[in-house]
Amino acid sequence: MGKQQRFVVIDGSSLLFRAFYAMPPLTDRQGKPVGAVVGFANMFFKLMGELQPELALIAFDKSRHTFRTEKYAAYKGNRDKTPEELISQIPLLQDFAAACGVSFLEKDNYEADDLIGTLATQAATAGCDTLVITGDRDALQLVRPGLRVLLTKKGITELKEYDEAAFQEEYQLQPLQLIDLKGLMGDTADNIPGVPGVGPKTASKLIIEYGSVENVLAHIVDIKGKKLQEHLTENKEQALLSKDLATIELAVPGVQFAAADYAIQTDHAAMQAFCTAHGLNAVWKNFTKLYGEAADAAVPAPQVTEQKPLDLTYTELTAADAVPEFTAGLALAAVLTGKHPFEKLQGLALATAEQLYFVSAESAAWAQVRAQLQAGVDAAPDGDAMVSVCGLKALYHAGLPAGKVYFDAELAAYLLQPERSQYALAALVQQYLPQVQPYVLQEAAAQPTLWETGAAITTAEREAALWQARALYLLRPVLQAELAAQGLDRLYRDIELPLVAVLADMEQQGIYVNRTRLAEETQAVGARLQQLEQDIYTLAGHPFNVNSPKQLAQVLFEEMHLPPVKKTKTGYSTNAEVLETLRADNPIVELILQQRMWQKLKSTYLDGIVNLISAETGRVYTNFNQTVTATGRLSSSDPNLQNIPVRTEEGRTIRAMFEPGEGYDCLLSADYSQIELRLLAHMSGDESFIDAFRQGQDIHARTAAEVFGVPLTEVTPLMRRKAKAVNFGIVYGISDYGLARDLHIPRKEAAHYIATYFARYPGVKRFMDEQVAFAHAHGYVETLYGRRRSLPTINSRNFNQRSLAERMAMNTPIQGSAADIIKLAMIRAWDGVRRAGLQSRILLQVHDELVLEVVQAEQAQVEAILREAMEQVAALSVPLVIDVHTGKNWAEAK
DNA sequence: TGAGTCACG
DNA sequence: ACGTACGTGACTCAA
Repeated sequence: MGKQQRFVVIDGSSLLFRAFYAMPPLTDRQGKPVGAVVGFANMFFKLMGELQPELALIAFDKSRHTFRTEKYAAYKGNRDKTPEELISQIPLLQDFAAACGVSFLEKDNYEADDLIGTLATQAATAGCDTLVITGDRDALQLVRPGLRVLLTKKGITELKEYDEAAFQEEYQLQPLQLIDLKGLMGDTADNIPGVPGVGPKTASKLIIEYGSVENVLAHIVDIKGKKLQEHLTENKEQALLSKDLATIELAVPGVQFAAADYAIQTDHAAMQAFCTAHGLNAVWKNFTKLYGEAADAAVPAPQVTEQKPLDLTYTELTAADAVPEFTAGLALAAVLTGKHPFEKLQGLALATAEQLYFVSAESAAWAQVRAQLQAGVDAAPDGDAMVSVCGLKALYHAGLPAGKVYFDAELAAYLLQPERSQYALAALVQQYLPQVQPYVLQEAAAQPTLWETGAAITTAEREAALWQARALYLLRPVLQAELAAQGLDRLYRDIELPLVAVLADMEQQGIYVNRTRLAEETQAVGARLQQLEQDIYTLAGHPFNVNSPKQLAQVLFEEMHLPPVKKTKTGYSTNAEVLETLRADNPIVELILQQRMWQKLKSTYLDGIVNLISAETGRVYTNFNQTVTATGRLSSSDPNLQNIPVRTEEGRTIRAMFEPGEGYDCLLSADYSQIELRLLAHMSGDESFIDAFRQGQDIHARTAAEVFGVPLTEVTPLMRRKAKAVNFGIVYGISDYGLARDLHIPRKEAAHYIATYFARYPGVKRFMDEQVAFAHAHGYVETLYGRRRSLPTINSRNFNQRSLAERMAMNTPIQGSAADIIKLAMIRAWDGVRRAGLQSRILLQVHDELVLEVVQAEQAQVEAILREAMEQVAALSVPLVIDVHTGKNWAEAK
């Protein structure tokens, strides 16, 4: 006898339906809905990968009319009409099944369930390891030796497996008794009536006791409860009919299992054609991941348009007098070396409309090229004379003169699609210039070559730069037109582009860290951690890895039997919130909280930063990423200097290690007071809110007074704390659930606060509703300065996805406008400092705060410049206010 | 590589 | 009935 074969039987109707509702309403290039098929495909590949079956089948409902509707016309009669966007995807699913080489089976008068029942039971009998995949609980009646049912839980990715034991455990019944259960309790989803007054509980009790509907009906007199007896007596027929309707047919005529009919035979060409036709790159990727690339090399790669390679014929510029006059537009691509922020230019590829050049940074021609750039940088940014680059900040680091002429493809693409994960030129070209063949590294070119100039630029680097310059030249007008079309050109010109020079400067300044203190602290914290861990082991009774949430959960919840508070996807949660609630239960909890805190400080801020301090200067040089966040904020990395501790005393010792460097006297911090709430007041136009800020009131106290209906003078600290949480919640796109969780109050109470809040600030309520409505209508929201964030899931039928998009619609205009404003203020402040010829300089931005390194004599002047730049940057209906503090270190400057 | 955790605004 | 606060980055563990 051969190896046992595995047979996977999929209820296509059920899973396509679920995928439809779980997925956003994706469409292909022709606008046809494809979301359900994409969701189905993802789930299908996952299943195939995990189960590795030899045989498979997708069964489908053919029509509403079946032998069951003959028996009972109302069967499934309460179902809504299937949406057209779902029906239209059924033929696509058939194409998909064909390409996967999986049989697609449907039959007049029968439901998918019956086809599945017939074939799956035959296959199990024939010795196949048979697995039925469906979202329909009715199928559990099929469970038997050799036949398991995998039921989709929430969504479509999670499955629960039922064999006989699992079924027995959940139902205390044999699988086939499910139909008896349905006979009594009915099924609202399928419109099976059952017996009135009998729900799941009663039905279950009766079937456990009597075994079947027939036997229940035979013993009505023995059953307790007069009402129940009546119901059963009056509905005998209906109970038997219901049982019959719930019974899956196991002998559909003309359907016969034969293993050979269901062997999986993938068709790479068909799958490629299918994915190409509907633009399903991800589906194709998953397919090839599972089944490999096409065995048959003759199958052409899927291509929307015919791609042409770029002509990379170029001229090497060596002599200064060989450099032509660049008068029209230009595209640059650099070969860079060196570590951030000290990049060095090795060579530059230049593309004009007709010509392609390459110049090595060490050739005599370079100075001439640079001189031309220098002369041109302050030219107004008018389309055709722009110098196009991709990643301007790095070029500034490498010494390119700063100015307005540049067109940075990365920045442009970020404004167009702020949620992209990366902005490499190759990826942008692929999207915006599909007719351009991607750069393919020539094998021969991969060898490094030493050029007579002495600069080691490999042929591959040179070729890549040439390709980039040429591609960039072609890309610029496309992006620029799109920027203009979306009204993003001003944001680009007035904010993002001029900010690049500011960020480059800040990155080059770095910030000084006191290494001596850092070393001492590392030592002390290390010792403290060791002691804590020893104490934890003692209380636990054995050593374990405290840093492993899994091992920690084992110790706390299994060995020490503390009550588990919350679950995560993989087990019990051990986060700080959980530990807080367990604090009083066992002294180990307190130690673990301590250990967590010190471990975080040590690994992230002590060990983490020491590695990044420059040996020469004692400073760290962060990256301020301009194209990362979806809202328009900056982010900081390697190291992240936007999340240096401040909220706890222990944490502030870390902050205190950031000091003014040599030649400077103090650090100065200027932070906006309540900028997001002020923007909310301005953008919503709410009178009370605006009034509060105009009068210089404490906004949280004012809110407390409004919400709790007391005079401002009678607001208690608790009331203020609650009001503050509500204000935060509003900015985040409030929900009663979230507020309740944050404040540890009942949801009802949270809902009440929110309702009162909106009643007192009706303008805020109107504003939030408008943002959500706008997003639903347009698919995006925008900030004060026109920055956009698209919200593709705003109309999703998936509650979670839609709700998240709605909260983003409320939050992004506020968070993003604040980001716009501080960016403008940075440009203004940087200019101000420079024009005044000061030594003091901007070092950091932390979303609503600027940190500067200041010399004593300049302090007053610096403060004046900052006040002007930050407070006068925008004329709003409420004042913008900053707080300024200085100190010998960053912790003191608060 | 993903999940869990935790630092910041 | 659904099940969450918005935006980031870094570290650790366990596959």
